[in-house]
Amino acid sequence: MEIVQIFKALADETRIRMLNLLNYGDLCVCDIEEVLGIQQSNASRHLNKLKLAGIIDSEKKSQWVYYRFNEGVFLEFPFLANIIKDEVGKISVCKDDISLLKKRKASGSSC
Amino acid sequence: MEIVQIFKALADETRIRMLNLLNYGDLCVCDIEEVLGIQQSNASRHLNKLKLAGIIDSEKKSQWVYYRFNEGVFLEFPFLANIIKDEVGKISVCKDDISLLKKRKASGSSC
DNA sequence: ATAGTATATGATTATAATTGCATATAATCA
DNA sequence: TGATTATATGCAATTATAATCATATACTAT
Repeated sequence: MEIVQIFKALADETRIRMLNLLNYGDLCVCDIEEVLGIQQSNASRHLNKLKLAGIIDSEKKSQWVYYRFNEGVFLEFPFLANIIKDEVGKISVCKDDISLLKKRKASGSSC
Repeated sequence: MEIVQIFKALADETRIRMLNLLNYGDLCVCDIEEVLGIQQSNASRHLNKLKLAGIIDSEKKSQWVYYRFNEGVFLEFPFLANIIKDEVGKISVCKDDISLLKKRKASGSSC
């Protein structure tokens, strides 16, 4: 059941926060790891889990790997767009994460 | 994060099949366990997990316990109604489960 | 070539979820 | 009361998931 893999991917606070950040735009691993305050290897593994579930995609550009939503999965499972674009942003940690990300982007310390 | 508890509850094939069955109507544990072909203790525990996540509710009527959706959670998280009422029914095992349940209900062997 | 940065992955440990079996509780019925 | 049925739960074994630390790979820049 493909849908179960999607729910497994969503069933983790760190990964929900990652999806929330990606609403802001494509991000590389180091931006995500810094904003969430987690270890690099952890960030990489969580992102991989989201990718295996088909929710996100990645593209390598020089030394960075940029992650973004896989728009195809939103066509197949429209409820996902609803969750990620609408629900997740209501969570208070997620709002804080976006503020942090904006600060980081503004300060030029982002990739 | 309440929403993570909901996704954890959804992140299991047996529980998805249970939610699918409940679209048919309120059900007691033994109907569910028979249709899904799982052990009684397993059925009870999975149902409890769905209940703890706030997705379903239960009511005891004489020796049976009937499970049903908690409509309140659909108001709080509308995407859940979408998943349970629309998505889950498309899965082939779930279709088969409904057929089995109908047969069982028709044959009078149900509670 | 060398050093530095970004990312991924192997190995290990820690933690959590699931299952099976036995038993407990509660209601019913003879 | 005693037997039966429906459900829940304690405990042990198993399996799955997550975290940590060290290291490997790939790219950049000097």
